[in-house]
Amino acid sequence: MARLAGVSFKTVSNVLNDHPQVRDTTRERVLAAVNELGYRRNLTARNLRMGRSGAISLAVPELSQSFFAQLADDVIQVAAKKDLVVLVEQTGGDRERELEVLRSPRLAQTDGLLFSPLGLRPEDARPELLATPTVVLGEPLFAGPVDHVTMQHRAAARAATEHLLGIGRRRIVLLGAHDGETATVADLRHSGYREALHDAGVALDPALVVPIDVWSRPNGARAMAALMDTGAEFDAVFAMNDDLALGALRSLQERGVRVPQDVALMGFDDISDAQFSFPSLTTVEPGRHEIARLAVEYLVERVGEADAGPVPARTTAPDFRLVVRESTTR
Amino acid sequence: MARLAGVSFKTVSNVLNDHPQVRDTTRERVLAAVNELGYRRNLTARNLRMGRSGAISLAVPELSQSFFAQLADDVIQVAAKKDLVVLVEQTGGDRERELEVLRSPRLAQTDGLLFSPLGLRPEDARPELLATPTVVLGEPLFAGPVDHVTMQHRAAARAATEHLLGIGRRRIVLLGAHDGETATVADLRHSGYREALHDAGVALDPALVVPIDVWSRPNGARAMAALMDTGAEFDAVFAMNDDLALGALRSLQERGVRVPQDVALMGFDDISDAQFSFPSLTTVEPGRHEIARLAVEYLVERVGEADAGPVPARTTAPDFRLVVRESTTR
DNA sequence: GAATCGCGATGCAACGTTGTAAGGTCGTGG
DNA sequence: CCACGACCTTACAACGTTGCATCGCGATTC
Repeated sequence: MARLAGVSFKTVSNVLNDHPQVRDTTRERVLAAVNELGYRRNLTARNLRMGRSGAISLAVPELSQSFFAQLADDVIQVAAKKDLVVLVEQTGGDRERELEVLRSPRLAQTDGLLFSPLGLRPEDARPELLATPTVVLGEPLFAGPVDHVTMQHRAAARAATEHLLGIGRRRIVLLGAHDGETATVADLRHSGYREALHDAGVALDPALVVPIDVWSRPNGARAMAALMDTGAEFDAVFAMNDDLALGALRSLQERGVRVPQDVALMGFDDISDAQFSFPSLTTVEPGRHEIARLAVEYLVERVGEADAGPVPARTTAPDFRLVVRESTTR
Repeated sequence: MARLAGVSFKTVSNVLNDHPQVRDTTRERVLAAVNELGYRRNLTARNLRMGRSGAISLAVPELSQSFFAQLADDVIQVAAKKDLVVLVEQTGGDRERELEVLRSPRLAQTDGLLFSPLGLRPEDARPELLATPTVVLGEPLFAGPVDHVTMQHRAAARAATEHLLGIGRRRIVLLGAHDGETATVADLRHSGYREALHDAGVALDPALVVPIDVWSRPNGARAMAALMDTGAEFDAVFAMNDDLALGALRSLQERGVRVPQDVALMGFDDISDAQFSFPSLTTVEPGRHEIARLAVEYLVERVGEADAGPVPARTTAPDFRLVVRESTTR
């Protein structure tokens, strides 16, 4: 401790916290001593005293999926602007591990949680699990006193399907359905697809609705190949996310199917790779930046709740945007 | 505090830390009370007392770059196995922000730093910046008492170039050179390229060495397009990383250049996208898993240094592996 | 010249935990 | 019946910081 400045350690604390009650000469003397000794105050002790850590947790399925990597990128940047630091956990989209994250005492180390669950079911939303301020991303899960920053899943999927219908396609494959789910991302996007077909008076062919559990590139490629093996006829593919779409693109090209001439292709998420595939991928930009911004903002408010009084639970879904590229034109 | 179990809070602490000196009946009573009240011990106070936080920092340029996202994925998984949690910072590859990360008092909040610098120069490796245990990833920077887990940049680039020479290509573009650097990633990979050409008796054409500052997909696409505009003749491209390669692939395809028939293409890093481009991308797998594993291991040892005595500075570069795919065969 | 004022610095207590050492209780053996 | 030891449990101090209350001292005022 720098009492070579000839002051008490409390005065050092005062200087470092910019308390006004410090004479300028003293301040300088202290700062000099601090520099000399390379003194750094102990943040852990500070956190203990203050009851805040200045860190938030972000729990995502996995960073290897571009969408979550880019979401994490956004979140970290927004948080940095608010002088928050981000602790990243990976759940693998597995229900057990998602519950474990919620239960984990490590959560207590941070001020709040940005949570992007995949496997969790509504009945898991037990309030005692939410001891920490939490904002849920993407999934419209939980009913309790939790903020949600989600996407316009249904409306966007509907717009996507309408776009394919609008360029004259009628036999549109849906890639990535999840059977037997309600009000999940997969279910909502599926509804949007169904609605668009219905409104256009196009019959829904169940053979074109392809269930895929995990929305990864290899799974997209496999499912697309398998569908072609069945001899199914189709002139467009709407994939539940870009990874599926890019996997499917690969399988289509392997078999000499021309995109978009023979089959138009459309994804969801607007990951950066979508710009550089050949053909580039038409997709839905779900408002990722805005989601990250709002999520951090909500969480900060909720963390401050103890001081500022209760905050009502909010649910927001930013505007999406259809990004039309080569895979549905040209 | 759960003294409805009728014991002192210290006994609760003993129970939670699995101290043997607790009667079974007491243990049960305490655990029951803990469950009842949903008591969670305060990790911040624990950290303060123990002098460890159980968290490490990972500083990378940006998660939007697939390689770093996948590295972060690996690091988080390895760390989780050791009950460590990972705080992710982004520097943008910017020297100023990299220095800031090193100086940041937030670092003190974690036990150590895994650092993947891009902009830092050797002269920045001032020891006073390394107050925290640090392991450097990728870049062979720093001379001081710091562990390095890097890549066999030169040998791998050489092997890559030899592979292209081996399939009969002679006019090989190098995408991503950095002028005027020494002993950086770019410089080392460049050397490997030069050596392979030299050993094969192939003259190096400076017109085929394309400098690109930031190794991103758009930059790869742009540079490739620009090179073709000059009318340069070439039959292969070795890109310094997969992002550049995939950007270049897009530009090649836009102009109807056939890969690999007209131009063979090769990247570096083996990001997962490389498997699903069409044609799939031949690349170098630099031992990413092993890098993550070793880095965390080294850091843990160095964090424990205070207890276990000094650890010498180590530098390791795991084995790489050439992954031959369609972009250089078929 | 004495009382008051106010700025600047300091001391104390507390945040919630853990290691150490001391304390308490029970059973056993002399 | 007492003493001793084994086994549990508890009290105390400390980790390094910050908020609150206090204190000292020079300046201002009557």
